[in-house]
Amino acid sequence: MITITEVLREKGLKVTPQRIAIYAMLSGTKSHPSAEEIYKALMPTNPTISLATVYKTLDSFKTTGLVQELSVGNGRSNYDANVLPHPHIVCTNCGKIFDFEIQGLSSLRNQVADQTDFIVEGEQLTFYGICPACRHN
Amino acid sequence: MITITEVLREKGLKVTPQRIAIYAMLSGTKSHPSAEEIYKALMPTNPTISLATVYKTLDSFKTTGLVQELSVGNGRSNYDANVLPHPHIVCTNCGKIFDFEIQGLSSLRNQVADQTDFIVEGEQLTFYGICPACRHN
DNA sequence: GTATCTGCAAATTCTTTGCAGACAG
DNA sequence: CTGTCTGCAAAGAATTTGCAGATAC
Repeated sequence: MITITEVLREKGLKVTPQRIAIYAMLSGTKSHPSAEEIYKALMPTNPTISLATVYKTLDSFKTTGLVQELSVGNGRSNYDANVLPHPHIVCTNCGKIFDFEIQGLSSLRNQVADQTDFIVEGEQLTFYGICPACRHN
Repeated sequence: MITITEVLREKGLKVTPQRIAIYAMLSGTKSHPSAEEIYKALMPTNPTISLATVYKTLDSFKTTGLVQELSVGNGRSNYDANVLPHPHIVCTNCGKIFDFEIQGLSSLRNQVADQTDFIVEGEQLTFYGICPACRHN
């Protein structure tokens, strides 16, 4: 079993209680929290943590590939510890963000490279709609 | 030939010089400008226009479906007068945003609806990479 | 004439920065 | 011990808001 300490050390990051808490929180949720939400979630257990540290930590995690940052159009960034390429779907009613899987993502990338003559490095595929829970209310 | 005045009137918006200027600018460019860029572009010809008006106008255009707002992760919103669904590709070097076309977008939507049980209303498909111009420099 | 729109300034929200002290390795 | 990290407060950037006067219709 690989520990968070090992993950951080592997990336050349110093292992601090704040970083462990942030990475543990993010990898234990599917809710794609914002920096503020991470901060508030950690307050009870880490009363001295600061929002600036959350931002700085998320920035090092991004740079080292430990998390990905999402821009789904809600005026803030959301974070995902699942760094494998995968699309998201956002409920336009409740704002929740969900992961899902699609087929043929790599052939889509090839199609894009052909069409645009870009060297394609990544993508953010975001769908919008009404989630099952909101639909049934 | 359909005029901007007609387009605005059709949406129930009052026809003002500011709105005409903003819509004309947006529909005449492929550059996906931000609010600030629109504002600066219009300054020479509309010296009294204000940034707040640009924001408010873009908001009514969004609401009425005259423009779409993009969130490509650069910390601001970019606007596109092409409201037909189409993907974008962003150069991670120069920041420029380009339109392109892909096949099978509607079957992709169906696949998403099946997978997620959402009512799918729209999507933002954003790819990232190095554009031909930056690659050759 | 009336509701809507504009422009200004102030406020708000999200994020970044500078710096001094703390801590990991 | 040294470089990195944290937490604070202040700064910065993007966007929104309130309001009085102007304008479309």
